[in-house]
Parts: sequence; C-alpha cells; structure tokens
Amino acid sequence: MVARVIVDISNSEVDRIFDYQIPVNFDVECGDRVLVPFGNRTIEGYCISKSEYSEYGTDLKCVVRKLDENPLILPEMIKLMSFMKEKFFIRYVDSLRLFIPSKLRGNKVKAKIKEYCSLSESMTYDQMLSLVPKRAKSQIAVLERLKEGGEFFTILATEFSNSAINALVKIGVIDRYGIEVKRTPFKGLSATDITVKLTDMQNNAVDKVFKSEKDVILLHGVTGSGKTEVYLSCIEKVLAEGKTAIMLVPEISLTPQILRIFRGRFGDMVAMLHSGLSDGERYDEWRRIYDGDARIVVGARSAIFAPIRDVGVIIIDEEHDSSYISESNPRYNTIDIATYRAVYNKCHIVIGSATPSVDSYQKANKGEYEIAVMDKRISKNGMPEVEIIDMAGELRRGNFGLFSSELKESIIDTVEAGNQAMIFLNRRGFASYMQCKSCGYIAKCTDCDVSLTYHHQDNLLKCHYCGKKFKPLTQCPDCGSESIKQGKIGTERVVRELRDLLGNEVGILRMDNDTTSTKTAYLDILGAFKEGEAKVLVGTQMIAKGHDFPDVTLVGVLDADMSLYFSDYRSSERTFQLITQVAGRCGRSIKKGRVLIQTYSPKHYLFNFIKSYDYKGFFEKEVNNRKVTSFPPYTTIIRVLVTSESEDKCVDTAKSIFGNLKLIKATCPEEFIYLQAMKSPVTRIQSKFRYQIVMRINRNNEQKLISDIHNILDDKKSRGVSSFVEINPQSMS
DNA sequence: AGCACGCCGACT
DNA sequence: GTCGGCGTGCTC
Repeated sequence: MVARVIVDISNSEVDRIFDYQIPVNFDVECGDRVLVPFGNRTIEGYCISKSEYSEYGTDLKCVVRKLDENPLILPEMIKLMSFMKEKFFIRYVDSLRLFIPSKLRGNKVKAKIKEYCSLSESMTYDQMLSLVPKRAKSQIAVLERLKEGGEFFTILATEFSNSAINALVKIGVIDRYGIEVKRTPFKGLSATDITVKLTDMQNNAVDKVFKSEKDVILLHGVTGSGKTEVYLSCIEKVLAEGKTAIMLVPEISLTPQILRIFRGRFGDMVAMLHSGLSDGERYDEWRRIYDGDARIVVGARSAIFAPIRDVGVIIIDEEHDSSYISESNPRYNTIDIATYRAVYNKCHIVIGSATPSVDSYQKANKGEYEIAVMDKRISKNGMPEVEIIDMAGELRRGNFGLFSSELKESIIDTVEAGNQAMIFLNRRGFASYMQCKSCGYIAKCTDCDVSLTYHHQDNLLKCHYCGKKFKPLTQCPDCGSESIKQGKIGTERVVRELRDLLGNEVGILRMDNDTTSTKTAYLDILGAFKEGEAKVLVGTQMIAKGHDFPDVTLVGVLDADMSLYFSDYRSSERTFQLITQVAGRCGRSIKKGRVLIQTYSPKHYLFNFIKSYDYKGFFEKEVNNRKVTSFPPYTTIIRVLVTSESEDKCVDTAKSIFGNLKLIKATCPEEFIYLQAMKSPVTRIQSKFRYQIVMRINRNNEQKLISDIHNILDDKKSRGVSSFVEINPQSMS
C-alpha cells in the first residue's frame, strides 16, 4: 500500500502530496502523523489518503514510523483541508497545523505530572499504625487524612509538614507517585447557573433554528435581549440528541465570562480553545475534545478547528466582529469554515448579533440565511435613551475640555448615586502624536511610516505598528524649538481628566491594549469593575462587547466621529456597530440607562439611526450606498500587497504583477470596476516598503480571478520580496 | 524549509 | 591553488 503524505514544511514548493510505501510490519491510517525520509533528512508528515499504487512510480521511499497511536486528523478535517485550499488558497500544511496543537508537532508533548500520595496497598491500616512511632502525632494525622482517599502532595504539604509526609514515605506506609493531570484553563473560575425560563421571543428563536431548512440562522437580537439563553437552549437540545456543539466568541477577553455560564450549565463537559492558552493548556483541552471527554467547545476564532465529532450546532456570537476574519496567514473566514463543517455534520449554524454585518443581513434578506428576530430587551426598562451632544456647540460656549458639560454632570451624578459609568474612546495612549509648534515636525517611527503615540504612564513614544519605543520630544530635532504640541487625546488622558473631575477617592479603571498585556489582566479589570471597586471604566473597543454589568447606568462615547471619516467603505458600518454595542452596555438590569454621544458632526445621518436603534433603516441606507458606489457586497475588493526592505525590488515586483493584471483586465474589461497600483497608505512598516495593487471586480467569477492572481504571485516571487492577496480587507494600511 | 551542487572572488 | 560567498534546483 501507498501512503499519500503532506510533509510538515510550510513552503509552496513542497505543498503537494508525496507518496510513500507503507512497510509490511505496520499499517498507516488516513490522518496519521508519520515520520518520512525527505531528501537527505527525516521529517514529520501527515497521511491524508491511501492508495494501491502510486502515479509517481514504484521507486518509493518507506514510511519510517507512525508517531501516534491513533490518527490525529479526523476524516472531516482532511476534507476541510481541501476546501480551505480551494476557497482560501491555504497550503495543506498550514491547514493541518491549525487542526492540531503546536505542541504535538516535533513530539514536544509533556503531560503535566503531579505527585500524588495514597496509603500503601500492601498492608492494613493497623499494620501501618504499628510502624509509626506513637508520639509522631502529625504522621498519624496524615494517615487519618489519607484514609479518606489519596491526595496531591502539594495540597497535603500545605495541611501537614513536609517531614511528616516524607517520613511516612520512607517507612513505606504511604506511596508517592506521579500521575498525569490535565491543565484546565480558569480552573478556579466560579460557575454561575442562570437557568431561567425562556420568553416567548426566545422560544420562537430556538424553534426557528431547528425548523429551518437553511444552514445558517441569523439571530438578530438587540443588546440585552437574551441571546446567550437562546444559545444555551440550542446546545442543550443537541446534547440531548447525543451530539456536540461549538460556541465562538469574538475575543479572548469574553471567554471567561461565557465559560462561567457554560460551566454552570454543563459542568466539565465544556472545553476552551483559544490562542491565549499556554501550549500545555491548549494540548490538554484539545485532548479532552479529541478523546470525547468534552462535548462543548467554547473559544475564539481558532476553536472552529476543534477535533470534535458529531457536531449538532455551531454558534457564532457577535457575528459582525472583524476578528472572525483572519487577516494574517493563514487567511480565512470563520463563517465559511463553520458553514463547511455544518454541512458535513448536517447541522445548523447560528450567527448572532445586535448589529449584523451588512454582508450577513444582505444574505438573510436574499433568503440565503434564515433570520430570527428578538427586538425587545429582557428587562422592562427597554433600550437606554441615547443623546447626541454637539461638541462644536460646546466649543462656541467656551468649553475646550474633553467632556461636554452634560457628560461631566452625568458622570458626577452617576457616581454620587452609587452607579457605574463606562467611557468609550477608541484610541489608546495619552496623545496620538507629538508635533513641533513652530516648524510642524512630527515624531515618526524609524522603521514605519507612522507618527508615534505618546504614553504618559511610561513616558515614552510608542509605535502602534511595530511596538518600537522612543524618548518623548522635549525639543524639536529640526528647529530646536521647545514648544511641543500634543495630538489627539487617548484613553490614558481620559483617565487623568476623570481624576481631576472626580478626585482621588473614586476608583477609575482603564482597559485597552496597554493594560491587558498579561494573561489575567482582563479578568482582573473586569472583575474589579463588576465588584464595584471602581465606579468608572475607560476603554477602547475592548469594553464594547458582550460584557454585562448590572450597575452601569451611564455610557459616554467620546469622539464618536473619529472612525466615520476614514477612507474605508466600511467606516459607517463599523461606527454604527461600535456605538450601538457600547450603548448596549448600560441599563441592562432594573436600573434605567443613559447614553451620551459626543461628536463634531451631530447632523450625520448615522446618529439618527443609532438614537432610534433603527438597524433596518441604517442597513437600507448603507446597502444602497454600497450599490450606487459599487462596493461590497455588490463587488469584491482585491488587494495585492508587495513588501520588501528594498524599495527597488518592491516596485519591480509590483509593476510586473500589475502588468499581468492589466493583461487579464484586457480580456474581460467589463469585470473590472477599478484597477490601480500605488504606494500603500502606510508606505513602510518594520523597515519594509509597501506597494499595493487594488482592484474592484464584479461578484460573479471572482474565484477564478483570485486563483489566477495567486498563480501570478507564485510566478513572480523572488528573494527578499513577499507578496500576498487580501479579499475585502478590513484595513488598508 | 533545508540541503547539495555549482560557479566566481580574495586569502593562508 | 582553495575556502566560502549565495543563486538554483530538488525533495515521493
């Protein structure tokens, strides 16, 4: 027999099937991880199929050995691998690497061993007592304790002295040995069981999910309408049928809270998978799923690749979130992967959001997706009232501060009433740039073509693209002037202004990329806020999603128009989603909430839709805009990005690719709405120059064109230059 | 990816 | 003469 093998080398040159002879002394199964000779070395590979003979010939090398007892790659995942190659042009190996924990590759797996103590089985309890000196009180106490059952050494050692335990081990009365323990993420996390009776609205949604003939059900439910209960109910239903479930949330920071709820309902049947786990934790959780011990997987994007069998439902919460689209290699779209798995498992996908993406809502409108609507909050209060504050008016009245007088008063009132407030500003740091007032010089990164952000806490200028740090400007390096201006305000500055406003006694927390660098930071900040240790939480978009704080009665949005005028076709959509999501953080329980939005363009149509919670109105307007301007979902944007440390090489390669694309365009000019080559908006990142070719094409034969583009890039690749394709990119920097 | 093979420059 | 630079090609 011949094993058809993908070798574990991520390079397009070797991303194809190699045939190997299966020796007579052992067999190889599909999905097995194997060791194979390759050139003059021996490497790992994966058997993806078997065959009687090889088209390559008879001169085959032999598989050296199998690396695991059982096949690691499920048949479903081998099929998914081919799908990912076709749909996203992802290399076979890169897919396979997504399917298994990195620790397995190269046999780096080490089970976690903990020392365990128990009474010796070779004698009776009385015999033991006779061996222990009568006055050795603590030794006897240890025996008493172990009579009830074995215990981990570390735990035993906190209750009794080390020497007593060791003495008992020495005389052979108790055994001490290593046993394997699973590394469970957030082990100590308290479980909350919130079993509640579903409302009619929720029941209808659940019914719709299971009755639909369509694969995908879009659950459009306003913030606070109880989508989580619908998810739990769907999962309960499929578990009862002996099936399993996958539940995805957009951000790692949301996993603890959802895990808490899931553990409360389903116990340790729940496993968690995301990139924030340690290698050991990830391996153990993966193993629990693979072995069938865990039947529900909760996680971020990558959890869609969990090795789970008999999937009964796949749930994607906050469906509109951009984190579901992988923007770095390997690039894929989670909803497409989920759809593939759902079709394979003959189950449904539920995608939920208060603010669905234009793309998904359009599909629902066209009948491609089923739609279930929940338009009322669970709490009787209804949606919080939204007020738009004209900051230009504030300026005219002589208020040059960060907060409008309305917001200032509201914050003080909220804190005095014992409630909590959230202040949202989607910009971190203290000041977005530093500029010389006399000559206009702006501090820029040496490796990237971007201005540096000033961070007050560590008194440094930081590059938000590459992370490089610089000394802050005290004097202009060009003209020597000492008057330096600080650019737009960030979250750090907001905290300082709040301090001035509220004094030192009121707790203020900040949550953004800078304060959440450690593993438990999210939990610490969110926990402290939930406990009421702080009255105000300041944050970037991190605070917008999913969190449920019953005491929050005020949400303030600063600089709401900042993302509105980005030259990106999705900026209105993103602004609408972001502001609606933050607004939804308040007034979720019995207390009434209030939302204050500060902007310099209060007349913008978007704010009317936000104010009246009119998603449909927003959608109609937005989709019409996209139609008349020929933007997605009516067209597809393709961007080819070429980067190199050498600007000449970069330009040469980009020009050459552009030449080929113009030839393609000549054969079908009607398909192209736009085709241009240019410098990338950020011309250099991490010392690499960036040139791009952007095109907008009709949305019918796009897959063929994208495939051609990939072939062109393969053809034009040269040393020191890298190039890749992006479809409808989230950002164009 | 790695490793071998191969063809030109400056060195004990 | 030859050690070593990295361009090119191949891996069942």
